[in-house]
Amino acid sequence: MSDLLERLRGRGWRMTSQRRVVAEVLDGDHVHLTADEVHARAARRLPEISRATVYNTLGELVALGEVAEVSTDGRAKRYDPNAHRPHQHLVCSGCGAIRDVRPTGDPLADLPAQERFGFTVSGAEVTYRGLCPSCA
Amino acid sequence: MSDLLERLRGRGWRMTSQRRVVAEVLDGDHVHLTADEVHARAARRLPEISRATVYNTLGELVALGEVAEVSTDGRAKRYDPNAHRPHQHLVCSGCGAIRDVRPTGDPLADLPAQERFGFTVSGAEVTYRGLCPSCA
DNA sequence: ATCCTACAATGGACAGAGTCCAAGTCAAGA
DNA sequence: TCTTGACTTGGACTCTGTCCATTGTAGGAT
Ligand SMILES: [Mn+2]
Ligand SMILES: [Mn+2]
Ligand SMILES: [Zn+2]
Ligand SMILES: [Zn+2]
Repeated sequence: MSDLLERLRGRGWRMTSQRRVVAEVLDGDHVHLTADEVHARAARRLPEISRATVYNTLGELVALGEVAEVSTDGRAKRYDPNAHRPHQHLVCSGCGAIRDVRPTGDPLADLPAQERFGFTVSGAEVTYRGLCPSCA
Repeated sequence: MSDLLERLRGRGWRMTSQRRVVAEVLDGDHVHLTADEVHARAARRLPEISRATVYNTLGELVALGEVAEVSTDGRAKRYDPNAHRPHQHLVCSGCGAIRDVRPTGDPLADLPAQERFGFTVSGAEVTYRGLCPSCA
């Protein structure tokens, strides 16, 4: 993820230890942490980091398109570092586990013009629901 | 919507003025009100109705399958009386307007087995994003 | 028509998620 | 090294939703 840090520096980001640990925490596949989970993990490396800074940094990463916001339930938003390859989510109704999935085909193709009500439709998010192997 | 009230009475629901106005407020097509919007409209007819009762009643209607919960943003949940005919949602990124849409095809068909990670997949919610005619 | 009581409504305290702000700190260019 | 505007901080605040002890009432029983 140091390529991410490089890109951000290039965009004029002032590099701070707080931003570094937040970016480090948000690394890996199938990572979908809440802001408070990010804060807890960041605080293991940098105990005095504040909640406000985590929220600020996540918001900036989202605005820059480096991280995607995901809300699969009515609870806290989750932050997804896998923002460059578009994908959808498969959520376990039992335990809440989230996997990245790549459906075939384009969901937009399934929305005919007369179902668009004059909207300019630009994207679609799909949440698949089911039970994971442990919960089934 | 008096058919709804009939159905509920048949299920042993005790009929109160509060439940009646909540059910009345939740009538129509493309209706996706937040709990507080439901409360505000219900209070126009029954000024002393409490927020807690609105939340209780909405929760019961959802449990009975008469109303669907929809969360299209990270904000308040919305309550959708159109729960009997399955449908998806088209949301304006500008003003938040929500329309019911019926895409062709089954989204589940687009999720191949090797993308299911052993989950038992039972459903899919699709949120289409775009700009409505006024916002475009 | 009245009584009874289990179920429902109420309002206020509480909790979770997120935003805002004034004051203090510091990264990095001069 | 100095300077300064960007960044961080903690706490207050908002919004959404839940919980609970108390009070009220729908509807069956008499
Ligand atoms: Mn993801
Ligand atoms: Mn709907
Ligand atoms: Zn599970
Ligand atoms: Zn609009």
